[in-house]
Amino acid sequence: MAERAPQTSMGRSETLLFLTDEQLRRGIEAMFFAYRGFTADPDKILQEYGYGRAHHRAIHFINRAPGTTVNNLLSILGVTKQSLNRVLRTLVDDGLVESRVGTRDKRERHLYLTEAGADLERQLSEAQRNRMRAAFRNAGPEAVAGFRAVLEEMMDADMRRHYLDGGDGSGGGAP
Amino acid sequence: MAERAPQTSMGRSETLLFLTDEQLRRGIEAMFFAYRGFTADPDKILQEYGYGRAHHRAIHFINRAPGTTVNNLLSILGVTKQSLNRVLRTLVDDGLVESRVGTRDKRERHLYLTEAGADLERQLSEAQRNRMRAAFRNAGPEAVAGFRAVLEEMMDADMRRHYLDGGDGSGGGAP
DNA sequence: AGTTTATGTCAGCCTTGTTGACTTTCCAAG
DNA sequence: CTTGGAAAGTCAACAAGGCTGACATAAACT
Repeated sequence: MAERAPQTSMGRSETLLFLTDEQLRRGIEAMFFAYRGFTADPDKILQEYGYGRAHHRAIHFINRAPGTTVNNLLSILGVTKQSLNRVLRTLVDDGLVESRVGTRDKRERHLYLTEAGADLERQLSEAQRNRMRAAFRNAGPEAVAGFRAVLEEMMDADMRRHYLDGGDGSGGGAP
Repeated sequence: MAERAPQTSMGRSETLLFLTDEQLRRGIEAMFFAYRGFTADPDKILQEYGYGRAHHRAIHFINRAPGTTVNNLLSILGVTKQSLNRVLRTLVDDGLVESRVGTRDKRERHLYLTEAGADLERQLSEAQRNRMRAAFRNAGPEAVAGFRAVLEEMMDADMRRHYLDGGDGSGGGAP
């Protein structure tokens, strides 16, 4: 393959097979187009409720770690408290999220999905899972491992932390 | 909660190794966190120029296919012409993009980066390539293939078209 | 008692998306 | 040649969701 030496923006020390600028550009565009597909289905559902992606993100991470605090959510989402608060307020007002004052530390608010909130969460995540399941299945298990490996490398280091300690719902040792 | 068997939202016909809801959730969060990392470096550069991601996207695809028309760009970016036009106007006013009236069809405007525009493009894509190169290298060539395979499956079908016919700069067969 | 921390809130600004209405240019079919 | 419609541009208005800054309150820490 590749008559004419493939261009890389580094020296010729790179493994020539996959680090050409052209390959990297393909990766960049893959991220762009795939992320659009990734958010398309939930976006449609959210629109019916008058919500946006910001609401989805909050709902997702509250569901993942019930009882999480506002501050913790803030550090995961990487937005200002004013931004998050606006979203959170509408979710609480609409009865999708419950905000309980902490028992150990009464300054903290612990966030939980209500039944209605959990319903919406299921609807959203199911749509998103359906697309991802199809993509995973069509690409195969080895591709999935590679997908995850590359994405993990692409994260900022401090976000990798949030990503890695998922799994159990111990979102801050709620009492 | 739920120390029962691993849940999948489909039947038990799935290959249990990688299509559990938990695995899918990890994939979803990987996309979220990785996309943030993916855009973080260009965002910093853009801020210095008073531009946003919309400008980056326009610059990227004009660079990829010099001479592309506004309409073509519209279908790639998936926004309204009013939205794109606002961005394009600032780029033209600032001398980063040149808009040439079409010769064959004078209604069309063909878009090109100026020297200054190409400079900014290089700066932006270099930052983004650096991160992707590091991720690709750390993950290894097989992971890269998997990454691309999954992302391609995740795109909407009509976007896959735009993704696949990249490479040559024949953005509409300009004369 | 004084400071720090966690949260909430008000006000205002920016980018980037949206819809709707209208104009100009100009190709192409009748 | 006339006219229908496509491509592009423009103006106006609006919304989501980022941001900053300032300020309030309660609770915890020192």
